[in-house]
Amino acid sequence: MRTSCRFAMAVHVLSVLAYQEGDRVTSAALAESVNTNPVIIRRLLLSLQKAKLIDTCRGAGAGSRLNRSPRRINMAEIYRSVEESEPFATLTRKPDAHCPVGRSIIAVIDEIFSSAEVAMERDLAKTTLADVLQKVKTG
Amino acid sequence: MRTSCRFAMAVHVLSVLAYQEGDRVTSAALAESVNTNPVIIRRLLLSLQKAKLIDTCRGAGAGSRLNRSPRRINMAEIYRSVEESEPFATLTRKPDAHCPVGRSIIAVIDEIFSSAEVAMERDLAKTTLADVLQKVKTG
DNA sequence: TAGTTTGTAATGCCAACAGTTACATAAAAG
DNA sequence: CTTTTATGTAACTGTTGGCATTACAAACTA
Repeated sequence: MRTSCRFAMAVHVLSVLAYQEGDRVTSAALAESVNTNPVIIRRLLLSLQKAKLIDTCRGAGAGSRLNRSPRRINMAEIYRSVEESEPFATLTRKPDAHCPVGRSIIAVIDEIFSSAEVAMERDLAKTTLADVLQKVKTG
Repeated sequence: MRTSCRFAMAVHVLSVLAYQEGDRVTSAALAESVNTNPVIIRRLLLSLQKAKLIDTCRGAGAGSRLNRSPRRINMAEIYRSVEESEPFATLTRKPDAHCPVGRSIIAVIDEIFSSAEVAMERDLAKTTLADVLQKVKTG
């Protein structure tokens, strides 16, 4: 299983915004910290805007800033904002319906996957952006 | 985040083997149920062999069968046998070391990822192959 | 020896995604 | 109102990963 690196990038970006405590940061500055292209950052920021995690302005002296306290932003929420595809890939091709197993395995597998995903998100929800920021500062 | 479909395929394949209760099944037969190529199946079987989940023989009348009771095989073990890459992708490029956040964010992110992965595997461990087989038979 | 099945290499193909360039749009500053 | 700064977005490239396929040697049975 393999995520895109959007989640890791989002945590990084939001940490920088939290670090700046309300000052607006440009996509260029964020891109420098993440070491990538500003366009990659802007595409990510669009997802974070939709989730109302940040607030972005255009024009001179503009950029992005957090929309709420780092205490009230957790990893699960970030994960859901930026990760579009399901974590577990199901079978690409349809199992053989003539096989008694093939006929009903998909539903069973889906159930397993959903449960695991919920468990994972529940764990992610335990960590807030404030926790992350603190570790970044002390570590 | 996105897994390969090897995990789903492995659950499918092992379910068929459990269904056959010790009779050897060829990669061709398994491939038919999964609706894929026998070579794909054989590569998957190699991973399951390494994990000692199955026992495979070559030659006429040969094939694969389970190496232990479906009760003693759980989803976490299957997951670990066939899924080689980490579920969460970290940043492809190195963050800027001049940025106070960039300098230490990787370690913090890794910690978050490890914890989430453990939580996910703990959930997967709750379901055995016997559970899956029962659902397949009744559903 | 003939027949069956796995192990494995070589190759093709396709989708996903990071990255890049380019430019229109919007907002602030002078 | 013009200049400057910054975002939004489209278009394209390049790379990577992974499924699929063909082909054949190796192992095993009868």
